Amino acid sequence: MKAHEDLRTTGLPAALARHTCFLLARVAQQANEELDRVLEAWGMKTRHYAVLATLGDEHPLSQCEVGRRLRVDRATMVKLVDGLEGRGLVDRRRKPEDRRYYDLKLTDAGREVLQKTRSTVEGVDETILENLTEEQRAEVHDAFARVVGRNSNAQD
Amino acid sequence: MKAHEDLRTTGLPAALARHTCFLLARVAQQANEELDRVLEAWGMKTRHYAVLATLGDEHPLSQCEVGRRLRVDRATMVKLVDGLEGRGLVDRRRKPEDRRYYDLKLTDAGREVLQKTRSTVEGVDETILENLTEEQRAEVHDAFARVVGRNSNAQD
DNA sequence: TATTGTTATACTCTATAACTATA
DNA sequence: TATAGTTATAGAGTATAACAATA
Repeated sequence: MKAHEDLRTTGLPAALARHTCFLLARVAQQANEELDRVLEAWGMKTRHYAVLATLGDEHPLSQCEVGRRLRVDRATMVKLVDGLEGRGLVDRRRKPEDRRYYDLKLTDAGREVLQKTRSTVEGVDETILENLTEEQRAEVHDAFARVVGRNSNAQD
Repeated sequence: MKAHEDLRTTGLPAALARHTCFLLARVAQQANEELDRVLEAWGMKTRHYAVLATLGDEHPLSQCEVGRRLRVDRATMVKLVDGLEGRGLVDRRRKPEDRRYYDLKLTDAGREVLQKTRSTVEGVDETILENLTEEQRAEVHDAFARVVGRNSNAQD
């Protein structure tokens, strides 16, 4: 019996559950674990999905650019994209006008995987929000989006 | 200029911000960083505070017991408590009836640090919730508490 | 000079397993 | 035997710095 199994069956102490930040951290942790679990069937982890989704939004993006949006540094991005390219999900070629950069794009396979996994990820979202009404969900989502946005000044 | 600084100035891609789980993860990450920052003045990190708060709730607790509540394994707990004991914040002595266990308690200093840092942590909570009304805050808090509770079956 | 991408390295956190002491 | 705590070790994940290629 692994210690790890024991750990995930325990609730948060009341003194911490009172703090929104700790409660939130625990929810996020649980969601991330569930995400890793459902993405395992696709040979991916949470952060691989994040890259695919980012590229699904904005088409040719450099490795650094994706890293900045995802708060992942350059060195880490190399191996991350290595994995996605190796599975044929991302097309990685030099930008013709400036050969220092890559033009990262989703391949057809990458776009397909993104579409198919998206609904699974939405299922994880659903487990987080299941106790809220549609209106409340929108309010929460909006409030958190503003918190994230407040710490962003790269919107120009 | 450190790469790290660049990373924290960037917003989440829209495709990810649409997913509650990714939005939540980013908010939790920002909150955790801010927490580490404010606790640095006390020579602590987020997880030290978590231990103090747990002991503040329930008085004599074994190391393993704290670890289970916090999802931290035994080996990691050793060094965590080493640090808190070294700073005189936690009293660590063997349980008389069963000397395998510790009876971990807050010292007076530990209780004082907990009280003084609690308001700082509540300040971090406030930044997360600032866009919500009192009623909405309660709803969100309750909804997330239920998500965390759902994954707990160690309540007996 | 400045930036992307790469590599190698180090550091942090955590997981695992073997040990001891107690029961 | 079973569990708490300890230690040592190994494994992720990530940060740092040096480097090459390009501008």
